[in-house]
Amino acid sequence: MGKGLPKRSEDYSLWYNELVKKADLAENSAVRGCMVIKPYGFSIWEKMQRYLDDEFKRTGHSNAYFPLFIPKSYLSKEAAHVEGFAKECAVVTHYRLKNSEDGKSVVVDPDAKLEEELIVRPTSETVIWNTYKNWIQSHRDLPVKCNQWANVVRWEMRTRLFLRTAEFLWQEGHTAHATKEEAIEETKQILDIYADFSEKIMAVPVVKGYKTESERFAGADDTLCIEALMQDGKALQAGTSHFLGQNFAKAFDVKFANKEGKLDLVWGTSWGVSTRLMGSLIMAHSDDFGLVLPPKLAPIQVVIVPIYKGEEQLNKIAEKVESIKANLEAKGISVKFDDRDTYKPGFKFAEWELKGVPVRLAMGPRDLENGTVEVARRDTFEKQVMELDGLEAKIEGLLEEIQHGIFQKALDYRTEHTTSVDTWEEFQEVLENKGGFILAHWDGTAETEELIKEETKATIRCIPFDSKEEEGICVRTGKPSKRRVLFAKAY
RNA sequence: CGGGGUGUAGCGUAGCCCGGUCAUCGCGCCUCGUUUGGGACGAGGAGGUCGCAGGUUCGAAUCCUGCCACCCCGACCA
Repeated sequence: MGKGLPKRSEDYSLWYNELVKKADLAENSAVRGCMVIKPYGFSIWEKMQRYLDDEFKRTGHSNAYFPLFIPKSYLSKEAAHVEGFAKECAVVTHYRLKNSEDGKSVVVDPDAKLEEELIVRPTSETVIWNTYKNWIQSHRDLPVKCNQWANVVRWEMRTRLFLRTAEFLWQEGHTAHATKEEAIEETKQILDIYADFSEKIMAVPVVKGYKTESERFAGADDTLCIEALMQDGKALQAGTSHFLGQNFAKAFDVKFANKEGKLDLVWGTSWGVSTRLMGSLIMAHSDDFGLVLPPKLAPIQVVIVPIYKGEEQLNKIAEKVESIKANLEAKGISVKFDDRDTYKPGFKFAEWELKGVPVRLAMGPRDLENGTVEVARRDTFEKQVMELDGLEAKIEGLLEEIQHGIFQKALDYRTEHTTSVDTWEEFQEVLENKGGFILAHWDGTAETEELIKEETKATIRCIPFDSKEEEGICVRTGKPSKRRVLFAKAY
């Protein structure tokens, strides 16, 4: 067992890369920094999309689609925004190619230079607020609550499958409101949707909190986030929800007539999660044998492997399996009967484990005789022989148990790897040897934050919502502090 | 963009120092047969401009020069 995957404990990065490839999730594309998401990996992403999309609809949002290209002048309308994204933008300068002089290759036609360059969107606030300007005149037009599923491009120096790619898929929500309170409420509501999705569907526990000023989204007054802890002790930002204040309304002159007939600037929010969620899903649960999927996101929840000699025996098993499959499917469980004749059972077991299928049923001549089936769970490798009678209900229960079990395991890991420290020595020691989240006092200044980052590579992941007020002194400078913040090394 | 490293079949690699039966091995792939309760075995087979371009030489995967690509470590970031 475990053939073909490096040990997680020996080289986490290598393990992650190999796992992503071997579990058929994604691979590097020939295009620099970009990723090919393979059909199996994409089917997991599609399930994520479906859950989230339903939640956005439930809370009154509509899907729309805005252009891929942003005129350069739009981007520069909000000062902080352009500052934050300028360094990682792909730019379109020409609109035509032509054959080269020698006819051997194709070159950019210098005569086809664009008057104004187009930026491939790194995020869509600017095009969307430029559009909202036309949509919003009166308080009766508000709120506007749109979401789009799209790809964006951020020209990152170094990339990693799912975690950081030059192009990625995401959803970005953009809302406009009449009041500050309503916009803040929206920001929080979305963060709750993200957090619930992460914990209940992905089985990845998260810490909700505020970003510090220096970690905030470029153009936001406040950034809320969810932070997850990976099995190597590093943190991963899994989702963000921004309160934009009136910054984009100001930049794009989006005003509305309020109930008193006076013109007011609109309040905005934006929020997003990306294919990075796939990365957190993989890193939070998987082991040396491959992917471990929570049943709620597994494209295949139950795989059935026949064990047989000869066609006759296979037919007998197939007959039994057909009714098991039908009964499970009637309960909404997705089932795959792996009757490929070209691989042996042992190979199939290993392959489905690598792909993270939560439950495996194996049926052979012994079971045929006894009216039983062997049930194996992916998360704990526990095996038991079950009667076929009432199997569906037991499998259904088992899937729930697995969903809960892997969340609990991840939660226990996080609890164990969340350390409160009060001295600088302790801070460094924990960071170096144990990793994980560190709760420590901080004097609230960007300078200290930066200093700690330079010295240790740890950043403030967030100021947790549930961090209670408590007198203390900054772990680095000894200056007074009112609450602990969450530190970690991050992806 | 700085510092380091690597380019040999779909993947992983040996050979490079010391130029000449040297294109190696494993996985994978194809065919046939036997197998099938934890990644089967045997036999046979296909697959290569040795990253690209020059140079040195009777002769270059091997030596020299230039270029390109990728990986790792920094800076940047969801």
